[in-house]
Amino acid sequence: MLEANRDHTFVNNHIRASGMKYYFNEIEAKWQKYWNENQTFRADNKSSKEKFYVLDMFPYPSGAGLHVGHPLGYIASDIYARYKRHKGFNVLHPQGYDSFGLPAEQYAIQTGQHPAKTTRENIKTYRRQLDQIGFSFDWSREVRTSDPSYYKWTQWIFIQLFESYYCLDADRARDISELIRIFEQKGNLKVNAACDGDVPEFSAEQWHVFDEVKKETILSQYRLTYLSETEVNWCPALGTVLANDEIVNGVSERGGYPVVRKKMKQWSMRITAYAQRLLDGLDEIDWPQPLKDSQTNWIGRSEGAMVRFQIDGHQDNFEVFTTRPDTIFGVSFMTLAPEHGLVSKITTDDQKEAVEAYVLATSKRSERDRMSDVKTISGVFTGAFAVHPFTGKRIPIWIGDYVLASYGTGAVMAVPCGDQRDYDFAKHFKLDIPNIFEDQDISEGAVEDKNVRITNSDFIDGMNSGEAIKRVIEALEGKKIGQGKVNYRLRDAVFSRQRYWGEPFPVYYVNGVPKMIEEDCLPITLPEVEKYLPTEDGKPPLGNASVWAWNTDTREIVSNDQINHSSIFPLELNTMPGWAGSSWYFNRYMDASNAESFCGKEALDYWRDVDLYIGGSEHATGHLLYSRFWQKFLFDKGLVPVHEYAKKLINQGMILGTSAYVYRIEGENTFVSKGLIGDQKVQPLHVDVALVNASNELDIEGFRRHTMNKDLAKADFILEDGKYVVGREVEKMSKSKYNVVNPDDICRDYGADTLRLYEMFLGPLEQAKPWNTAGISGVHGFLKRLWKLFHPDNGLFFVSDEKPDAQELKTLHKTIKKVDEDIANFSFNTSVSSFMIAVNELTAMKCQKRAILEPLAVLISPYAPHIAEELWEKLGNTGSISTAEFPVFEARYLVESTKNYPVSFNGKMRFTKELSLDLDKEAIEKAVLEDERTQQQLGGRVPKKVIVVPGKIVNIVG
RNA sequence: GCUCGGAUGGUGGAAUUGGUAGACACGCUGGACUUAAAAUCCAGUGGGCAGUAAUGUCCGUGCGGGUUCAAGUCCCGCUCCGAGUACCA
Repeated sequence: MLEANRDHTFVNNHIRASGMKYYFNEIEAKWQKYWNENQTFRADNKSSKEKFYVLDMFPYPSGAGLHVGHPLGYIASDIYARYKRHKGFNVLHPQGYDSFGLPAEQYAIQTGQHPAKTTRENIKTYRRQLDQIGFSFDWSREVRTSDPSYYKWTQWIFIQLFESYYCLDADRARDISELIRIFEQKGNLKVNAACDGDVPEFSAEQWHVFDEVKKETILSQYRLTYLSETEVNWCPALGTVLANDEIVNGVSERGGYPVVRKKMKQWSMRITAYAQRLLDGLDEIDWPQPLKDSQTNWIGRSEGAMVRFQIDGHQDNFEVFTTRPDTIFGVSFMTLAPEHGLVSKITTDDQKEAVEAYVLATSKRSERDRMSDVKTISGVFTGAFAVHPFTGKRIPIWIGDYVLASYGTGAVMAVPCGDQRDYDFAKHFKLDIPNIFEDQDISEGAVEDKNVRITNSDFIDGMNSGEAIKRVIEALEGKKIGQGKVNYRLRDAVFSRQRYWGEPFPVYYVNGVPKMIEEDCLPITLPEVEKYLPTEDGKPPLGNASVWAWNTDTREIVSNDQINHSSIFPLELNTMPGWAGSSWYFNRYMDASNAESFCGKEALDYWRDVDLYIGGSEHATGHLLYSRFWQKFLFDKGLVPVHEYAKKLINQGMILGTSAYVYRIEGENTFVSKGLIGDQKVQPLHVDVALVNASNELDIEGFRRHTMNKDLAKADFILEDGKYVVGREVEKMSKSKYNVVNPDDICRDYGADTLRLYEMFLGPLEQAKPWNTAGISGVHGFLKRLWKLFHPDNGLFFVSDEKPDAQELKTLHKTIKKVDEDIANFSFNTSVSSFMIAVNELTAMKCQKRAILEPLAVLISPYAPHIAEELWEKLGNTGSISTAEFPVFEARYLVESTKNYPVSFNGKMRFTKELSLDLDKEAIEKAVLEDERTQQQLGGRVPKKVIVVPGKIVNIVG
């Protein structure tokens, strides 16, 4: 039984004299202390060594602490960092905390405790847990996103974004003052910049007479961060904005309160300006293909054309985006999103009632609802008609909720013969479905295949799709009613949160116009509040702060009651989202304590970028896209030297938990052992995996003691063979599933080196894999055998200075080769195997030679650093093993003179034959054919053919 | 629906460019040591058939085809599982 095992190990390790046994608790504590006191892993910003930057995605310090799934990536990156130090690099391997976030705030709402306090406590726990695993972090560079000395620079970057616009001619961000100068001289008619879709055109003269508010409104349509009216899911009862996935069936997931769509003034980031560069940059970085694919999909580039349609009998026109301008002669109706600005304007009196009812109905449905319900076809005719730009035909304009206001122009030209959605809509409302494809049957559905000739289409008849697209775009441009256009699915990112525990904006409002606080006044620190909930009138939590106004004379935060709107103004009440602080932290590590800038130029020029970044794939379209965006912006401003910050990225797979289930008979307070369930109706319940042993037997007494539910504590148990057997299921490791394994327990019972090795041994880094504590004895036993190799004689340390023989050298060097290759391929699981093989072989050889064992210790040191340090010291070295030179592989020790050839007959291996590698094909064939076993296999048959691959295999056919 | 992964013993997983399938471990079985246990060590362990045995032989990498002297690996067609994404015009 596992429990008994554990206790024994524990006792043995504490009563035996040190030096005899592998006494891991003591060794690990000793070296962790040593590393800390000697600042062993402190990286220097000035070094003659080549730099290497190994980064982990920093954790959010949750109250639950770490489970064994969390450190997986950290262990891998730590092995890599330590390996690089052995290889002579100056390694930057920092760690910090993404410490703003919702859970701390929720906790504060429930308990009244300040999030700063709980966050500090959680960080302390994290730090203790991380320290005991023996990571080689340079803690002098620690960052915390919730620390004012850090978020000062998050605020500063926000200001830089505000003061910038994106110039499409230069294809980079520029200072907003340059744009103002252009406006003053020429207006905006010639300006080619990323901006909102509805910017009015104006001349220099007009610009000069605009008032301040008007000017700022226009500028905000160009700024890289800007205030805009954004539709949000507002929950009045919770007083907060909900994300799409927090809404279930139109009501809030939490509490089930109604949710309405509401427009709110929010900060947005103009990430769309960088869409193409974010796409192009993917070619330059070594990131996993699936991750690149999901960013590519998320950005969603599509090529097509904008086409303007005139409305019959109106001055107005509207634009549609289409990827198939070649099908323009197949248009038989238009569809606008119900939210489209023209809808109310063009609807005829006859249709008014129906249209308004439909618009209202769709506004009540959440976006999630609309998206999930794809099958129901709905829409209403507006009564208005558009004019076909080439045929002049009248085309009915409909509205339908299958058209989304947020994509393209919120309007489509419907080509039912070429698009299945248009086809379905046309069928449902009995609209025309003209066929413009040569020899294609459209009675069953649309033809979306592009390899079809166009017909019934005037000047593009008989052309293929590609040719026709070109000609149509030319024609549109000739008539000035459209042009080729690249469209992106990517939306600007909302940057406001109605929360307390986030970065405050360095913004105050003058007559509703946002103003930036001067940079030398930063940071604007979070105010104290009584309550962390929204205010009663629906303002964000910062609305509860009484000292939250900006005095522009004294340049300090003052009490709200002093607001006079002439020199003292209200401050922004929103805070920044979680991804603000994580979008640039990798730069801060380079120069973490710089008080003068977000990161010093010298440090940036030395470290430049991350050489290896390890973290989860769940950040593919969040953090990893936003941070690339900010990096490109900082690059444009000349603030960082590279426009992609991470050269290589690895996604570690999830470690899954093995949940345990007990089965309660329905309607009774009785649990039945798994094997006895039979046909009975049972309700499976999670039990804590700590109460189950390796043979799946439940500790019933423990269960009674630990359960929160009094009824369950009194439950009866139906046993099989005197035991209660639980069911097992592999699931995500989480507290709610009671399948969490705590690394603290593993470190206490087996040691950090065992934990590190075992996490790597579980399987390929990038793959999801189930945790099973029972298997840990394998790697633990390995470390004991390694220890024993150095302590052969009744536990006493001993190495000899004898010359190693060929066998021993061969074992050592094949291990060096394997480990070098494995680390290069991030195949850490297989190096652990090769260590085991090496120790097994050297033990069998009774090898006690320093010339073998000393390099072996260095080899293992990245994986199991504590035991390696201890052995290194016992070998008589002073100082840490961490910068010892990594053993160099020498091929000459692996040169073989013979090969044990597998001999196959018709592809089936029958026997092996040892032959000299000097033999050529003919000689090998001769030797094999002469072997009596060959004759036996052939049984008198004559081989048709003999395949000989020298050094590999012999295959006899016939 | 689309995109991307994956499927190998009882279990986790090995297997460079096609070349001895199951390395290394866990578990299990048997043995040594021990009063006993733990720890440690030794041996065996994909399945079937034949044989007292050494051994021989057939089948085996999700399923069905194919290429090849040789396929876990390459090609074509499926099944199942996982992840992401979702009316994108």
